Amino acid sequence: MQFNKEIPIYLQIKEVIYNTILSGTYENGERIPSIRDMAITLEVNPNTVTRAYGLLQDEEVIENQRGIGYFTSVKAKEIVSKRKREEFLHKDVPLFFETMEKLDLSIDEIMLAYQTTHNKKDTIENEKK
Amino acid sequence: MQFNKEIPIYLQIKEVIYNTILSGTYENGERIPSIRDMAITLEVNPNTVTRAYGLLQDEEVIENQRGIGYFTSVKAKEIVSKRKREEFLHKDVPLFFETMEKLDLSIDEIMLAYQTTHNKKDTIENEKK
Amino acid sequence: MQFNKEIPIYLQIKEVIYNTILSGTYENGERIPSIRDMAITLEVNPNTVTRAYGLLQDEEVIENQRGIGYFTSVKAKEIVSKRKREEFLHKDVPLFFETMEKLDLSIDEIMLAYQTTHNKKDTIENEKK
Amino acid sequence: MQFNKEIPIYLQIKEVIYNTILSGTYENGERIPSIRDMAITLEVNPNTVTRAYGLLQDEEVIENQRGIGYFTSVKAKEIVSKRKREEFLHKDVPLFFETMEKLDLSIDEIMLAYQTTHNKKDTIENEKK
DNA sequence: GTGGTCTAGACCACC
DNA sequence: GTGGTCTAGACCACA
Repeated sequence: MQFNKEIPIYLQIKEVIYNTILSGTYENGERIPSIRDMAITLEVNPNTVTRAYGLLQDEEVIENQRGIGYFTSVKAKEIVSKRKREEFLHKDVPLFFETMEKLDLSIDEIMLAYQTTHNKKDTIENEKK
Repeated sequence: MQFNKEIPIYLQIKEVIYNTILSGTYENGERIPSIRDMAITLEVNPNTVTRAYGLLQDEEVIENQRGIGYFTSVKAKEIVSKRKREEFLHKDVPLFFETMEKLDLSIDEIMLAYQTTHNKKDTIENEKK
Repeated sequence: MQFNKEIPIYLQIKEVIYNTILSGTYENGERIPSIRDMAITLEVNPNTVTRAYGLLQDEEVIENQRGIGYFTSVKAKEIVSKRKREEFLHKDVPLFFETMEKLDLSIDEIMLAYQTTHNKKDTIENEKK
Repeated sequence: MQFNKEIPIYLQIKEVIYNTILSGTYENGERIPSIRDMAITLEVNPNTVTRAYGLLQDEEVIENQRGIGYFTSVKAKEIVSKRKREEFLHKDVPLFFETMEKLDLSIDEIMLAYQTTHNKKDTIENEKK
């Protein structure tokens, strides 16, 4: 897997795991790949995975069972979802509207720009088929 | 001034200047504080201001007149505005909608959360008066 | 059974057995559960129980009778009690007073805090009845 | 400096810093040695110091100023003191009394044992003089 | 100068 | 097999 050079790899690994949990690929309480396996899959150093797993453990999204491996916690999906929503609603959303106002943009202009971009993407995807 | 520890200070200084230009505090062609003064005001190392000014100069938002000082360019406001709008519409907006979808949030929920936060702020500001 | 993630499970198993001996649940010379049974009861790997039993055997707290099973030794309770007391008096007690001094706490403050916590617990237990 | 092999070095470094703060050697808001300097002083790898500093930063005992170094926070001493006291009073103290009870020891016996050990130490120290 | 990140490789305890 | 810790050494961004 290739990573964005601007953001620390261990944070990007966290995001990857968040997404696999949110999408239901890892169910609550399920075992996740060992540090070594994950390191091989992602083509990074095991230390880097260790760091990501450590943070996720601090957030109680995953848990370690000594000598066995890491498991998603029983409330993993709920924790991730809640945390992400809060961050989005309380940080990203206000920032979004502030920027909108500062740049003197109306919702209509934004929707228009978005749909243009979005449709372009759809067109590309359709062309692939 | 208080800076966010997560983001390089020179980038935060750039943002500050962008905002003073967008808000009209610095008009086009107006002289801005010298590197030294700015450094004292912001309580940062002059090198850090130099870096920020250098980038702004590359973007043609400010100009240097040797021996006199730095001035906003004649099109400063337009350049900043255009750059910011493009970044917002092509990067932030799509990301915003993607996140919205991933977290399974509707526009209504977002507007509601935003208005709640927003009103709370207004209340606090009114109380101060 | 729930184990503390921070401490090796085999050491925690040792503690459990120490306590059952001290409390008189296992009398001196009594048979204790087989490794297999204990592993099932505690929901751990049999190897882990083997390790705990091995250490207890080294300390002469339990004995193995080939083909029959494990038994507490004739002096089990005395050995455990002596070992625990020594460890407590020579290690825990001095550490306790050192910490007390370092944190500038008086005996009175400690007794007060303890009784508050203790009484709270009693209340909860009484409420259950 | 030499470390206890049983406990991770980075945790022992944390303790060292706690103690220097509690004793007033590092005042609140004071700069502490850079990661590299501390690593040289303690004769450990810089990564190990980084880990300790990172944890202390999470606990808001120290703060980083980009490109300058680490500083104790304005409330460092209070935070450390409070945290330590709480841990001691709510965890160590109850455990202490529980063990006391379990081992059927009286306060008198403990005080006696403690004073014996303590006096022995004093004697040794006096002999050195 | 400062810290932050990452790799490589080693050793150890635990299950 | 698993994770946890540590070292050595490198590179980079920042002030």
